[in-house]
Amino acid sequence: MSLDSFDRALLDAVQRDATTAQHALGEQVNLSSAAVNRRLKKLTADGVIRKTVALVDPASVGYSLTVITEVQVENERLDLLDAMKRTFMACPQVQQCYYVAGEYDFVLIMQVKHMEQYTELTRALFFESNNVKRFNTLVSMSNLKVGLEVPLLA
Amino acid sequence: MSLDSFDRALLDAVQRDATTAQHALGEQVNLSSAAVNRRLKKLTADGVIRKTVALVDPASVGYSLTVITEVQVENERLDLLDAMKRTFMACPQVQQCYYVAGEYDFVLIMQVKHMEQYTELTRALFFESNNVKRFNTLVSMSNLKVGLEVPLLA
DNA sequence: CCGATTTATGCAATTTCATTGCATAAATCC
DNA sequence: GGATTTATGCAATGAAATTGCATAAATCGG
Repeated sequence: MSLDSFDRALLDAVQRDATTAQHALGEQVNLSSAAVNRRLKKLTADGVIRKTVALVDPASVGYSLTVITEVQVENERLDLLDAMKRTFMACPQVQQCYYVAGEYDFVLIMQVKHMEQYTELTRALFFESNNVKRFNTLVSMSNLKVGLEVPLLA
Repeated sequence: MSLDSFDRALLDAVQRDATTAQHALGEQVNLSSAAVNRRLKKLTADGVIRKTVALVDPASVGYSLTVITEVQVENERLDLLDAMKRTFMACPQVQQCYYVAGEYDFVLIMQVKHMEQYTELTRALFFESNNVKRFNTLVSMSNLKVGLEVPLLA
């Protein structure tokens, strides 16, 4: 599963725009459309391309608030942590969830309709958990950069 | 630019998997492939679909460390803030950047190859800025959930 | 370093998919 | 409630993805 410069160039192209036709990608990287097709297929089969998705503008569908929440747990017992992970991951408003080292244990990136919905969710996710010592809420005033692109040229 | 339940169902489908053929989407939501095509085109033109991208697995391309950094600024002068925003946004390893209210001013989600690269970047992004009062680093031990999906059914 | 094997490539044919004209149905607007 | 706008399905068209095949490049073993 080693990637050459063709693969990297293709990955960089499709992670920016996956709608580009394969023959056009081929021109960019100097490959035939058949080669592009086979490489992309292999990259997908190998899991280098996790998935191809449409990015929906949250505000356009009523989700105009982004909140980042740091969560500190009470007890680090594995089964308790696992239960929390599952709860967080099952919540659709939790867009991203990181288990981190340091003072806090989890960082959540949440998409909510409005502050009221966030307040509700804190109840369900944090207060009703019996293992949250405290949490800290960072309200985003501006989502300056939002994406999942990985540096491939640098 | 109002969205009906067809639109929402389509958005939900393509934000999970944008490779699904339009006739297949049509079956899921009970529309012809032509209708699906026209709706998706309109959703894209209207900016509801921001873009369609391939999600690249960071670890597969050597980016195995995710770090979340909270940054507190020294001075909130607009021109200084703007300069910082530009610096952050221009850095490819800064995958996401949020301008937040509260104790800290920025939250960055960074993808780096290893801790050493992060250390380098802190120098360039924070120490060499003359407007960072302090920053706090949260190292991700596990990226439990990573995505940009917006709740559309809930 | 060279021949043998594996792997990747381009071309062209095929197939699948996206796209559009058109007539009809649904929804919206006086 | 009729007129206009808008969305739909069907079917034809066009474009794109996919695959067989022969060739070229790369890799491997001695």
